[in-house]
Amino acid sequence: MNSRSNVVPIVADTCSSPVVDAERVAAVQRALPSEESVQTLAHVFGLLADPGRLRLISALLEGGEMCVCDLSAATGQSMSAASHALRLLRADRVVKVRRSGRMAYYRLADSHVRMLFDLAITHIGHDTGSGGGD
Amino acid sequence: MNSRSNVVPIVADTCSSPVVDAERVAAVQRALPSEESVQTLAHVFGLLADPGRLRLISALLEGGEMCVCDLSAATGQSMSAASHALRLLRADRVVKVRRSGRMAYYRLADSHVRMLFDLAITHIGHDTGSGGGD
DNA sequence: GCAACGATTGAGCAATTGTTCAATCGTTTC
DNA sequence: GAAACGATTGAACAATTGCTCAATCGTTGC
Repeated sequence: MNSRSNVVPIVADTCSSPVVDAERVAAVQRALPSEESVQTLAHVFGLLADPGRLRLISALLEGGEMCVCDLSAATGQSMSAASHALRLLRADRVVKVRRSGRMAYYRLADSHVRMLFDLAITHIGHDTGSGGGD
Repeated sequence: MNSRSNVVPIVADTCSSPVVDAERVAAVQRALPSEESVQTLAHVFGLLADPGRLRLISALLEGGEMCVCDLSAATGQSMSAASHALRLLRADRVVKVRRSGRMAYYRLADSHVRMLFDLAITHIGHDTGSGGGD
């Protein structure tokens, strides 16, 4: 079982033997989310992967509903940057907008973001713990 | 950075009136997480913002403990790509590694990632236009 | 010791992302 | 109607990111 000239697997740089535990690999592959789900998940997490957007979300968690001008002031970014960021968040239904005259009032769309936010804080909160798990 | 102007206010493009609701802006600013926390949070979410790493995590959620070779096969990426990705996840304690001979067995470090994963799936699960507000 | 193997790493490149600048839109006020 | 204002948008640039390729490390088997 050491001849590498036999079969070329999916990727070019795998080890010579395709897998160590073929059954588990197959089982895991079946259990993986669909490609579309993975893409969407990555996209959602990517929205939260920016300090500016994170501050906007945190501000809305605290402030409830705020206009772009106040949000930009509270989060320390230009109105243009805030508007760009809010546009991305709005496209994925993380925030909702209510227009009144020439103002635009933003607020969080659902509570999932709050839980994600809190859960992630819990994760990084374990940072000071000793890592000697096993 | 840009050295085009010498006097730089907090932001360059704010609206003429600094804020609409100064009290709320100040309150929100006080409630914002620290700069360090925001940076760390963004970094953690950034780890989950990549399909390849998401598949690795999903595989470990299902497979429990797997070697790099099997992980690369199960997630459809090269061993090099998987190793690079696992390195990032390891640096932030998302996964742990156990070495045995020339093999490296990876597993999830804690359960926060599982909850983040599940919560995000719940979020995108609401994607199919439930009757949103206004 | 030498070769094979699983795994890691660094350099380089392609693709993506975030910010700024400037122009523009819709609304309000005069 | 024109100007001011809050907000949005697009283009361009800088910075970051993820992957591939190639070299290398540590371990195992001969």
